[in-house]
Formats: sequence, structure tokens, C-alpha cells
Amino acid sequence: MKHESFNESIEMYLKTVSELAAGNDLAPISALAERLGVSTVSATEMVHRLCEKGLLDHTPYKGVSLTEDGRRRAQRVIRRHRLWECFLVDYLNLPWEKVHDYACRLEHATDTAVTEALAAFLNNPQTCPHGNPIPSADGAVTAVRDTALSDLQPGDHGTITRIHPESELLLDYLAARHILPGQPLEFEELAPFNGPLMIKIDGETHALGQEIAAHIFTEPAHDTL
Amino acid sequence: MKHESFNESIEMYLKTVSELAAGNDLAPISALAERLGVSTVSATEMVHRLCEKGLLDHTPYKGVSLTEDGRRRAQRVIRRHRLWECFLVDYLNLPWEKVHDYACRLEHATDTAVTEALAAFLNNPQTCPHGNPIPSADGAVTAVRDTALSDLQPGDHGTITRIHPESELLLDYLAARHILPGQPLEFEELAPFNGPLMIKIDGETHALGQEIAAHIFTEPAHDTL
DNA sequence: TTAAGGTTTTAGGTAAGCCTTAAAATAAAC
DNA sequence: GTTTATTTTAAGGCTTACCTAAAACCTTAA
Repeated sequence: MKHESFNESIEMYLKTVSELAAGNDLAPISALAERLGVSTVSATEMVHRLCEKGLLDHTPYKGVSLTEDGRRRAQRVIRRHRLWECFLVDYLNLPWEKVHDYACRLEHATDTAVTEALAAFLNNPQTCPHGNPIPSADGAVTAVRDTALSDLQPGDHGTITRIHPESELLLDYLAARHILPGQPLEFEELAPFNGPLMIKIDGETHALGQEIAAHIFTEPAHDTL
Repeated sequence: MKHESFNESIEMYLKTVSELAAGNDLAPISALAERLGVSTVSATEMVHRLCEKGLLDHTPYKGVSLTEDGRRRAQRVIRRHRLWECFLVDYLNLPWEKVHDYACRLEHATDTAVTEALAAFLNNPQTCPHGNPIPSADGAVTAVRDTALSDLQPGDHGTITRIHPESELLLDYLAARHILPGQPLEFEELAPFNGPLMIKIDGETHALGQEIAAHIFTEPAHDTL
């Protein structure tokens, strides 16, 4: 009766660090705090606790990163999360943009035995409905080599591979516009002064802000056939 | 980040009261405390909080019962619990005696939308794998009219209908002896001095203590054809 | 009717996770 | 090198849910 809620916060911190420190660099505590909806002071406290537990490394004034232990733990949570997302979409027919939040709750309440039985039931899917890779049971992650939409150049063509990191607000926005993994797109033009990217998807052109574009990953289409 | 664990304790208390007060009588706080693995002081404190919230009624020195609100809330948790059990057994092929504990964690992390989608996916099952009825979405419970094994007389025949209340220890014990819902049984004799019940199931005779017998419910076979 | 036994309250504590406000340390930018 | 912004510490608090120990209180049965 104490253990459960105990883990929950820890798991959220580890998962978030994992998301923020995707490029192997340090995740600033301020960013952590913001994503978790917590004051920077509280986040700093918690980071200390997690450092003591050997789950995080903290470089003062720079940010935090996961230790090997923390990484494995985070990957296990992410695995559970994405497997549940697959189930919720493919079997329960719940909406693509809602399952992230549902899975966020289930992920902390799922035994390893359940996780692995679920993986087998689902036939060991490789990605979640939002395109993100599902870590293997031992915590290994498939490296992805896609490009953020925000890193493409006007004129580029590509196909959406995944949305990352996910949040309900973002997914709602994207779902309403059919901006989903698998969709081909064309980067028509970039408005000046850090303006939006004009992106043609599914026959329509959308103005996407820089911030949103950084959450959309693509596989560029090669002009060379 | 606060709400989740918040609900968890409340839900466990309500669920437990519902289990203990099956016969419409009051559940003593001491029994509540024992089942929850908590001191009576803590249980008393929590009962006060739940009374203030209008979920429980407390008759001092007697025990507690659920208000209509509390009842509905408890039934909703139980519904989620039993639906998960069905899924875990029927689709993930997890062991009958283990799924109770797995479901105990999932039940507090499941949105209503997920619950109802799951119910539809499972084709609205009426009972959990341990034979207990699954409350309907609006909190209605099917009345069961079966008899505790401890209330049968030597010589009686019957069929096991359900195990209630469940606990992993009990389920492990029963699973190892094939004492499962659907099994026919014969009450051979009752040992004197509150001794065990000699019960013939699946070709073998088992000595079951009074306490265990109170957890096994049966549908007596009528001699009158 | 009184003593025994169970129940409840009171008092005093713990731990995790959060909060705020304010001051100090450091990094970055000019 | 000074200013500005960010980070970290420090101090004091809150809530939930648990604990022990001791006192007060009901109920019941001898």
C-alpha cells in the first residue's frame, strides 16, 4: 500500500529524463520540472533523491542524465507504456490521440509478467501507435535515424515516422489534422522570422509552429532513385 | 501526480468494506484493518475521512458500511478488477491464481473509457475467473444465491460456484488442488471439534479448514430430480 | 455490577512529495 | 569584469497515510 505510489513518481521522473535527454545530452532540471508540472525546487529535491538511489547523474547547473540502472528502469516503463498503447488502439479501438494518457496510468501498475504476456499477445510489436520504438524486455532500444520536421528544408519531401515526445494536447491537435505516422508530407515553405512551417499533408497545407515541428519526425524521401 | 495514489487507498478501503459487509451487516474496523494490513488506528482515521466524504457510515463500536455513493464507487472498482482478471486469464493466459494480484494494481489505474472498451472487447462477461459476478457499468450487482461450503452438511453434493473473498495465498492453495469453480464436489464428513471438512473433488479427498470452507461457495445439487 | 475485552480517541512521530519565499552560487552574455 | 539570468540551497509548511503507546470508552458476560 506504500510501494505503488512510491514508484510512480520515480518512474515519471526517469521516463521524462529519458525523453528529454534523447540526444545523449543532459536534461536541464528546469525542463524536467516544467514537463512534470512541478516547481524547480521540488524537481531538484527529487533529483537528489534519485542520485542517491543511483538512478540519475547530476551535473550541477547543467542537467541530469540517467545512470545505466536508471536507463534500464526507464526503458521498462516505456516498454509497458507503448505496449498498452498498442493494445488500447488495436484491440479496444480507443482513439489514437487518447491512449497516451490512458497508458500513462497503466504503465505504473503493470507487473513484468503481465507486460511480457501482453507483448506476446500483441505479437511483439516494434512501435507504438505514435511510431515510437518499443524497447525490448531487457531494456535495449532500437536506434532510430529519422529527422525532426524542424530540421528539414523547404522543398523537402518525407514521410512521418513518429511523434515524440507525446502529449495529449499535441496528439489531439495532430489527430484533428490527420498528421499521423505513415503520412507523406511536403515542406512547402518556411515563414520568415521563426515563423511556422507550411506543410502539405493529405492534400491540405498546415502552418505548423517550430515547436510542434520539433515533435514530428520524418524519413526524408531521397531524390536519388 | 497526486490524484492517483490518493484514490488508491480510498478504493482499497471501499472495496474491502464491500467484501466484508457482503451480508449487509457492518464491517468491524478491526477486520478492515487486518485485511488491509494496517493498524486499527490508521483504519479508524481513514474511516473518519471517508465518512466526511460521504462514502462510509460509521456506527461507533459496531463497524462501517458503505453509503450509496461509496457502494457505487466500490462496485466500479470491482468491475474494473474482474474485467482485468478475465482479460489476463482468457487472452494473456496468465495463471488463474495469479491474476487477482495483477488486477489489484491495474484496477486503480484504469479510466472509465478503458474499462468500458475492455468490457465490450471481452463481450461483457458476467463473472470473473474465480466465479464472482461482475457489476454492471452503473454499479448494479447481480444477486448471487449460493451457499458457503462451510454451511453445507456432511453428505451434501454440490458444484463450486465461486471463491470469495479472494487472496493470492488462498487461490494458490486451491489451484494446486484443482478446487475451482465448476468442479463438482461431495462433502464426505466433518471432523469433530471444529475440525476440517473432508471434501471429495476431482477424485481426491481434501481436508479443508473451516476458514477456507467459508471462502468457497457452492450450488447444492438437489436430490429431487 | 463489575471486571475483562474490544473499540476508539488522543498525543506524538515518520516519510514521501509536493509547495513557497528568499538568499546564495554559478554561468552566460555583454 | 560586471550584469543578468539561471540554478541551487535553505527554511518553513502542507497533505496523505501510515506508525506506537497510552488513555478513555463501550459492551458483555460472569
